[in-house]
Amino acid sequence: MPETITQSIQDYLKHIYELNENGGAASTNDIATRLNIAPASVTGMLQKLASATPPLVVYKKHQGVTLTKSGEKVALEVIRHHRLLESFLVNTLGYAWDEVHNEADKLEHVISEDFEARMAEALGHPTRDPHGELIPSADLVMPADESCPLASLRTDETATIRRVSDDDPALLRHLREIGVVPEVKIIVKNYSEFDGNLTIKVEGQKSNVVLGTAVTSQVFVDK
Amino acid sequence: MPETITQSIQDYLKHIYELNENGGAASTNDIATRLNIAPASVTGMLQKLASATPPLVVYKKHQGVTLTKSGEKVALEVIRHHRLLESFLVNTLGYAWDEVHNEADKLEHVISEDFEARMAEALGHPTRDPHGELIPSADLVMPADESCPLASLRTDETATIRRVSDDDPALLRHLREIGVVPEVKIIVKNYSEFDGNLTIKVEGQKSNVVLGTAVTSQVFVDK
DNA sequence: CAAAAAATTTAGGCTAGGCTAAAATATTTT
DNA sequence: AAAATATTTTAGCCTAGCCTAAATTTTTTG
Repeated sequence: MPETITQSIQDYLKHIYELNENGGAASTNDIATRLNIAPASVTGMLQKLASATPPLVVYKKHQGVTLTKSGEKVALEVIRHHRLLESFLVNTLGYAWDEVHNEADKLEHVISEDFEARMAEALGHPTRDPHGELIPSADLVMPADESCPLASLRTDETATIRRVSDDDPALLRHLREIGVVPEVKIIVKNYSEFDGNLTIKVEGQKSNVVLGTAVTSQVFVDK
Repeated sequence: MPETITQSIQDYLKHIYELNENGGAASTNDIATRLNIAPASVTGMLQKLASATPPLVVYKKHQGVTLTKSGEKVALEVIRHHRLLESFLVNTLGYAWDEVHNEADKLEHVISEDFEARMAEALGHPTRDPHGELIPSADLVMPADESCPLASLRTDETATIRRVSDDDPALLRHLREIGVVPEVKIIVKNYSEFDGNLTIKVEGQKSNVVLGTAVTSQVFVDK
């Protein structure tokens, strides 16, 4: 490991992990956008992370980065902290699901392993956080995720909501209101090929709702 | 306020507050010892805190520092966080009273005001933490403390344990074992004027215990 | 496929908050 | 009250992690 894994390094690795999950290598620009810092600053850090011992990322100029095994361990630890914290805040302190993200983003870097273990125990070792996102296991393995974007469904398909992106509180409040929360069943009533809008019927809700791709790309379902 | 109140500044102010509680002005050396940094580094920070707008400390060369009203507010906020967190960790996650200090030292700087309020609510707005230390109120007033060091008692005096210093886990475990915990009554059986040892009978304990000043100076009682 | 646009990297700088060594000031002891 | 000791400050330095501006790819597009 590099001498010390700073809070800043933890944040880089966490976001690189999440970017790697989607496309392949994480680009300098995408990392900069997520961390809200200048791309030039990111380049500097990537070089540092790549030449740490052991290296935390694999970096080739102009081609983005991927995590090494060591880097991934750090990322998964932070993500486990984040998601356990979100669950803990909802369960224990009555936070709403749109209020936990920022708090967890700060706490994830400072809690001890003991704190992590006590939360997991108190929560009954959950495998998903309040948004349905998978929680890496204590030995830092990320469970397989079968879900696909709601946006990929078409007319007459049915599915079960599995998870929603946790970083937009306003979107979370809206989804809560229309009943789009994990484990709820839906059926697609209509797909519009012009704007990608989906009209869906949500289990337990009286009326259908029409959702644009800005929403349906953030909601993940199992068919 | 200075542009930003960093974690480091919060720590300085917290420790200066505690040093001010004992003697008058906090000395450069004492601050350095508590923060585990070089005295020269402390001087630099004190100058910075003194020339902030508004100033957070009153600083005169070679004469130590005291907090300004602004500095005190920051210190009390941090101390409130710390002590609420200690209570929360004990109550909610089953920590022992000797295990909470380090965790609280890290968390105190990152929790939100919302988190603070939710903890206070969940705990029923406590006025003391698990070590009996007073918790500043939500509007940042420190309750008056009437207690005096156990070390100041003499033969035949009786008293009630009010609080114990929270920063030495080994001492805390020992005190727990011999029943020296807040709200317990004691009676001094003997005072040795040579070494300052006190022989005390602790309510609910079969045998007397002899405590040196290293212990009795860390335990505070109401007569 | 060349030119324009976008992405990335290099170069040089800045701030926060540490450090050590040496100088200055206080305090204590004789 | 002078010498010795302890404390505090100054001076100069260092690292982490950010910044902007300019140079260099890489990618897209006419």
